[in-house]
Amino acid sequence: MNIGTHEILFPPMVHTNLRINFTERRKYNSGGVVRWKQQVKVNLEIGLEVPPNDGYMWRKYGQKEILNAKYPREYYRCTYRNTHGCCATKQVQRSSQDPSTFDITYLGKHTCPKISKTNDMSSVTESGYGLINFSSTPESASNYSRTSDVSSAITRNSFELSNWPLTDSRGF
DNA sequence: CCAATTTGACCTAG
DNA sequence: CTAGGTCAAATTGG
Repeated sequence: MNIGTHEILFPPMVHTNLRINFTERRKYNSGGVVRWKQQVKVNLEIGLEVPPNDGYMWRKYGQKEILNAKYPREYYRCTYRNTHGCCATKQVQRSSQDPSTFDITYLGKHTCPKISKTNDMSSVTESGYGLINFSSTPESASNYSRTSDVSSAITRNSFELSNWPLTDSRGF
C-alpha cells in the first residue's frame, strides 16, 4: 500500500531527483513497548548512501549481519537516552530484494523533544550524493503530498515544510 | 576535548 | 548452540 509519495527537486546545479515512498506502516505492541514498522522507499537517480532522517537524533550502537539478508541490520537509539532518559530505539534494514527500500522498526516512545522539522540539504554535493535529513513521521506521511512549497524553497540549501506537523498522537 | 561510529565481544531467549 | 540484540573499547572526526 502506497500511503504517500514525495518528490524533491534538487537545486538547479544538481540534476537529481529524489523520491520517497512511504509504502507501509504498521503499529503493534509487544511486551508493553510501542512498536512501529515502516517501509521507506528511497529513489535517487544517482545514488543514496543512507536512509532518510526521520527528524530525531539517533545514535548508532550496533550492526548485525542477519541470516538470509543481503544487508546488515543497523541498530539506533535516541541520542538523548542519558540526558532525557529517552529510550526510543529503531532498527533499519535495507531490503534484499530492493536496495532502495528500507524497513524501519521503531521501538518505544520518544520522551525527548523532537529536534527539528527542517530538511537539511546542505550536505548534498554537486554529484548528487549526500545525507538528506528528511523529517517525517508515520502519522504525517499520509498527509504529505504537496510539492510546490518544496520546489519554491529549494533554491536555498535548506528549507522547511511550513505545514509539517511537529508532533503526532503517538509521540514519534 | 568531546561526542559519534565502528566492530568484535558479550548476553540471552528460544 | 544459534541468531539476534546490546555493550563498550578503540577509533574517527569536529
